[in-house]
Amino acid sequence: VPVPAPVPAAPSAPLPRAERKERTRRAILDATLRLAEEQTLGTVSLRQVAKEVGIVPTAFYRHFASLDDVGLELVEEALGALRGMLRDVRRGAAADLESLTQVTDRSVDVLVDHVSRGRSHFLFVARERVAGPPPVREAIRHGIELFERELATDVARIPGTEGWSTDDLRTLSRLIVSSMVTTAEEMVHAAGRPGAAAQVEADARTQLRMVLVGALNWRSEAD
Amino acid sequence: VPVPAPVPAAPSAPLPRAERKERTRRAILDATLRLAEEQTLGTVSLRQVAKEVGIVPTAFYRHFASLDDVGLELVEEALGALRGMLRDVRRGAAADLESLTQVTDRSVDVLVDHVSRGRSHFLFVARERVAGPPPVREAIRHGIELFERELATDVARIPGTEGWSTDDLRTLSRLIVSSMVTTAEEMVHAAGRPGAAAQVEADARTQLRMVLVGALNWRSEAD
DNA sequence: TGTACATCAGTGAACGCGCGTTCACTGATGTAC
DNA sequence: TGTACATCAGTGAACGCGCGTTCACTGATGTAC
Repeated sequence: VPVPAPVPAAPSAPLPRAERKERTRRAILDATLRLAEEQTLGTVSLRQVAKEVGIVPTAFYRHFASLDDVGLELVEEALGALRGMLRDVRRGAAADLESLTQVTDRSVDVLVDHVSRGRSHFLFVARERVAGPPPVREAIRHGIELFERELATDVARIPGTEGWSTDDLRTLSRLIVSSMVTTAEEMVHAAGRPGAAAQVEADARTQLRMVLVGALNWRSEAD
Repeated sequence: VPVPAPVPAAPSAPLPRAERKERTRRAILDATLRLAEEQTLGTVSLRQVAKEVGIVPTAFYRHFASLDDVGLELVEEALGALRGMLRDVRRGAAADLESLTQVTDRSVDVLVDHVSRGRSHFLFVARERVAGPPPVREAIRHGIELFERELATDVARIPGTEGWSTDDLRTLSRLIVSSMVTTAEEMVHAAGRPGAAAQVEADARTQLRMVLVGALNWRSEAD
């Protein structure tokens, strides 16, 4: 009596073609991100990526036209993480009665969480923002600008900002974003050294509180 | 009657050897800085630099052991500019009676002046700070940390900060530095477009004032 | 001042290497009948 | 279900190029006597 055909112990399972292709594509994105941790995208070579993925260099072209295109997709992914961060900060922020300390603490918690979970993506954005190929750089600048804009609309809901000009709202959100971008860089830099990471986090909390104290006392000063 | 020997119309004047060497060295630094405006130091090649200077690639080694060494020297120059900036801000700052507006305005004026006059050096620092070869990156981080430290001692002289902890002083100066670094980047980016530059400048003034309003109201909040 | 020698910034040929990209190909997977 | 053909992810050889670095050299400038 013949037994039913055993599941083949294939080294790579017989997945549908589309899925296998998607896996290679994903592997290219991951390998590029990994290599860009120690170098810049500009110094990562197509051949290095192919080697890391385990394909022949020419197979790369089945998935992307150039490494710049890989970079642009990584920017999209990273900006998605940024959007998720903003969403998480907003969540529950409707309760206006919360204290300043609670608002800033929750914001920093969200930042810490996102940065630690998407470490390499944040590192990628921080670096390529100033050093990347022009199209990549431009995409990141645009994404951060959107982020500032959305943050400005959130800030406008803080009690006490009712009479603020649009310019002042934008300026405050730019100040917050520049502080957070610097903090994110330092967190990535401090990754693995718990003491340093804790200090960066504590510093971020204080900075954000200082900025918001400034904001709450702003109009009265300027009037 | 023989005329006195005419000054030779030499294409390159007969300077002493040491001086000619110094000129070539300077030309290498300048060429590297120029090339690093459009790329990263990591993607600038020794041969590109040699071509730009007008020497054969191998002559480079008469002056530097590697492009990294050129980068380290450029960092030294740029950090010197930073120190000069801090000195200029301090100059006359002893007059404690000045208003907040005057202090921040003078600080931003000094920043604008230094960034516009040392544009390529600031761009270099901004970029290589996150993207440069590790030794270059480390040198820049160290320089900025010194800058924060010195700024903290200046901040400690502002009336109203008498009771501040060392940590709070450092945090405030880090906040100011991160805002100024971002501003410097944006100024370099806005160079050539007078409208954009003016807006970055106005934004920087407001940011600094907001931060200082926060600082002046800080202890009373935190106590 | 004149001569003989030392120094050394810049030269030019040569090397081996990793690069991006082309091209014709292979062979497993997918599809039409 | 079985067969014949199409698709297409990955292959492997080959190309020309710019790279960093070596080496022996040249010839003007500098120095000792």
